[in-house]
Amino acid sequence: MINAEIARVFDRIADLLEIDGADGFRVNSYRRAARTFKDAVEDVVVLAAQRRLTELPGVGKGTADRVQQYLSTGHIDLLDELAAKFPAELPALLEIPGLGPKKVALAYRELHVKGVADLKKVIASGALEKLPGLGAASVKKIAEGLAFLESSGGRTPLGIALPLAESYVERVRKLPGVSRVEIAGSLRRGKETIGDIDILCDADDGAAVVKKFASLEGVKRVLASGATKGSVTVDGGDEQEVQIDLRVVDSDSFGAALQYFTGSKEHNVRVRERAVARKWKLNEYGLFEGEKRLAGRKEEDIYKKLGLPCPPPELREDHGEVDPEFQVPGLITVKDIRGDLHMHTVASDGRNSIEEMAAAAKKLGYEFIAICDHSKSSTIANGLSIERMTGHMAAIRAAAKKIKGLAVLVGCECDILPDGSMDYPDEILAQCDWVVASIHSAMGPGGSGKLTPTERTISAIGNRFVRAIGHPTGRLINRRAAMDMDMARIVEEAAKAKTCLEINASWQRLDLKDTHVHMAVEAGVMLTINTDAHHVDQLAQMRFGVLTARRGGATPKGVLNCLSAADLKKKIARS
DNA sequence: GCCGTTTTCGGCCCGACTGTTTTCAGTCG
Repeated sequence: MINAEIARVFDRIADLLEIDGADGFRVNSYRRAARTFKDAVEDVVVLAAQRRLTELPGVGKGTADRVQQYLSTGHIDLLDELAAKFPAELPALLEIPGLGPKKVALAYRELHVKGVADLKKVIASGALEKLPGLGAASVKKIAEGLAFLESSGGRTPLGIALPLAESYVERVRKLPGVSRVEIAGSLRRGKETIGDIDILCDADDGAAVVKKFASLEGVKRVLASGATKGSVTVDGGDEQEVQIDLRVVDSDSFGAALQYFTGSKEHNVRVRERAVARKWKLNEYGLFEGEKRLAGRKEEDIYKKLGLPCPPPELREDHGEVDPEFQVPGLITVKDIRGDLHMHTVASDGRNSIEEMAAAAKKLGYEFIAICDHSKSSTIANGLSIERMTGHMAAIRAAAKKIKGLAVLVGCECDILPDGSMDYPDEILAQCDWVVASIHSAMGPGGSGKLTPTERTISAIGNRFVRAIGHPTGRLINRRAAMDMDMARIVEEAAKAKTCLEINASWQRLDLKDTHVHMAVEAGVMLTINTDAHHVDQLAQMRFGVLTARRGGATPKGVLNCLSAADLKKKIARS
């Protein structure tokens, strides 16, 4: 899909307009359009052909025209004009904390700073701090922001951020005067990566709490420390720094603050618009009519007063949830999960035995698991030859007999080969209770006679023994891009064949991702959420997959792992 | 540039913190 590319183009226009000093609202409208394109389920090319672009939120005639121009010529006049005005590397400077469009424009105009390398030079030479409006302290902040950006490697994965946040939540909870602490921000919304960790707490003496927070063990640098807000960076492991913002409010404002700091920004703008339409004011302290506080203690009260359903945090993305008619779905929770259908053992590249994985699963209260080791072509993962697989299947069945209170299914994670065929012959697959089919090699675009990843996946969906497609796009968060795939077609084929699509719960994958989950949910495709655990400890990653499922609107009914062991066996039995 | 329950023009969410300011601009979320 070209959607992501178009989103990047509009974001670039927004960056350049901002540096150019354009009206902020105009800049925002480009950003909003970019986000809409990025999140759009339908292909922008198709929408454009049908002249339906303006049906998208935040897309008017002007934006639609520019998209049409981009699709037919590969250029947008406005972008060409802006690009002629500023160096290509300039927008990258906006990523640096402490450096915004005004200062970037100033540094370019006065010192000809064209990119990061130039910026470092003028910091070192002292030229930057001589500019009007800047000074030694500002430049120090920018230099630190640059160092932070280079060390943090961008956004922090959910699987790193959530445990880190939880450890600081526990420590903030113990500070004197603090009674309530919550995670807010994109982390509360369960996003796959986060920019920083937002923590909200309740206390009367904000300054004292912030001061204590800023001196907690593990804090590397203090970016801000005021009466209601503290901002620090902490050690996030792997020599990465992660930023944590703490906000302190009193209990009368706690719900309003939680709503406000959970976001998303776009969701909040929608909610506030409703407040403004009633001549009310909504901020982090409450919902107000003049001086009178209408709501504030509880998040639900804010929504109720505005005549809105209170959506779960994971759905607060301005995707139609700010609507009196919105039906809040009964989203899946970790408690609904009754088993894990994708895990490895020492037979291939796992670290634990069948029995150890089973014992760990029982501790989690599961009713079933499926042992899915790698197939023969995954040599790097010690994939099992047909002979070894035959023995392994017997071993799983033998272990299953001995293990009480947990159904242990004989499974495999079978490679989908470059020609679209399965790595094991049907007679092997037929002996499995559960087959996950995954692409692990030749992840390029295909072409010149080779099958594309989309074609290979559809071919696997067509195999009568394949029950699920594992980590369908192959992406690794912050490390490897998703394969170029036509997810709409795959979802359609999976729906037809009644094949499950996996939400791989490993925080390095989260694949399907949220928007793809949404597509699958809409199409009625059955999902399966699995950890792909290679170690007993990794079974606990289930919660990341559940968060992703929730973001996509998945309910227990649409997730195979929510069935009882007996119902699951019936469901996957071959007729 | 978008948009419509004070509508086709004139708004567009709103506050905290910091630094360089002598009353406020820039950045951030």
